Amino acid sequence: MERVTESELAAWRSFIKAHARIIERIERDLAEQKKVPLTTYDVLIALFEAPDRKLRLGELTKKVVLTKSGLTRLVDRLEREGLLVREKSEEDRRGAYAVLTNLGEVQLRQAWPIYARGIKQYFAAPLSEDAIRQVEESMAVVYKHNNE
Amino acid sequence: MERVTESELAAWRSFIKAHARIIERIERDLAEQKKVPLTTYDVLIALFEAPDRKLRLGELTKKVVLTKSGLTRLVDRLEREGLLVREKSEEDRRGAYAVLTNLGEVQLRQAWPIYARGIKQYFAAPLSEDAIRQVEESMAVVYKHNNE
DNA sequence: CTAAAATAGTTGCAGGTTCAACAAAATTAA
DNA sequence: TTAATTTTGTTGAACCTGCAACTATTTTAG
Repeated sequence: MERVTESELAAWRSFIKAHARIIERIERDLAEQKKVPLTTYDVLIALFEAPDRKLRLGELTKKVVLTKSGLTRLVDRLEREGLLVREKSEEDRRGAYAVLTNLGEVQLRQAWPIYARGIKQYFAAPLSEDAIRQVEESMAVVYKHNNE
Repeated sequence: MERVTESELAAWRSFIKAHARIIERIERDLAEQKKVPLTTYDVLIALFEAPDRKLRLGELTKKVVLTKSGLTRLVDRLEREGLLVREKSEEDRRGAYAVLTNLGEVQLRQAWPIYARGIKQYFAAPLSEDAIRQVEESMAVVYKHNNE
């Protein structure tokens, strides 16, 4: 593997900085409007998109940026807040599902406009349609490349 | 401000996922090789690049993804580990500089090859030169757009 | 069938981060 | 000059996360 080029390093640095800024801003907006933070959003949306709005915890771990113990704790909190419930698995008695509740869905819907505005404003707005397509393409390639 | 398009949302999702994966992997590599983690690296490189290899804590906060209290704690740790020292400011007696030590520079140099390999392998490798240039361009635009 | 190995999820513990309140010093305004 | 305001950095408390060890269950090998 060769050395990192100047151009690659420049791309990396802007990538990192842009990411940090955007996340920071979206997170701040969500907090100001008393909406669920991004990690929670990720869990809720994953459940929302899943069949029966439920997912094994193991599946959930793959969809969010958390270790399994981290997920256990997050699910604990969300269950306490009533956004989801744990449901013991029939087939595999070691396991459990997280199931989205109505309240969870409400909070998901309420957070979305804020989140969406952030994506638009902080991420998409300054880019042309073409640039957006290129970013999507490149990031998808990179993601796949790193997906075992 | 209009609605987020499908294309923008797709770009956003790959962007987020790619970022998470890459950071995860680089961080793991650094830990396995007993090198300093990324946040520490960011502080050390900022100092290394600064005149006299020192920076006011306030300046440092701007260069890393940390609040000022977070930075205070990180600087505490790095000082304990001998990677930098605090130096009281003469001009402004409220403030302090963080000054890179030799050990700090050594650790910085030792971490770089691992970090660089990660950037190359997890980020740059699957992208063409052209794609890299486009990513750099887009991310720079986005960053500037969010830089007040 | 049984013993060993793998898998799902939880827990104690420690580390790292933020928020809000604070102290000290510098700046501004009256 | 003095009092109010702002700025710099630190601190206590709470929160969030990961690691490693653990329990319970399922799967695999012999």
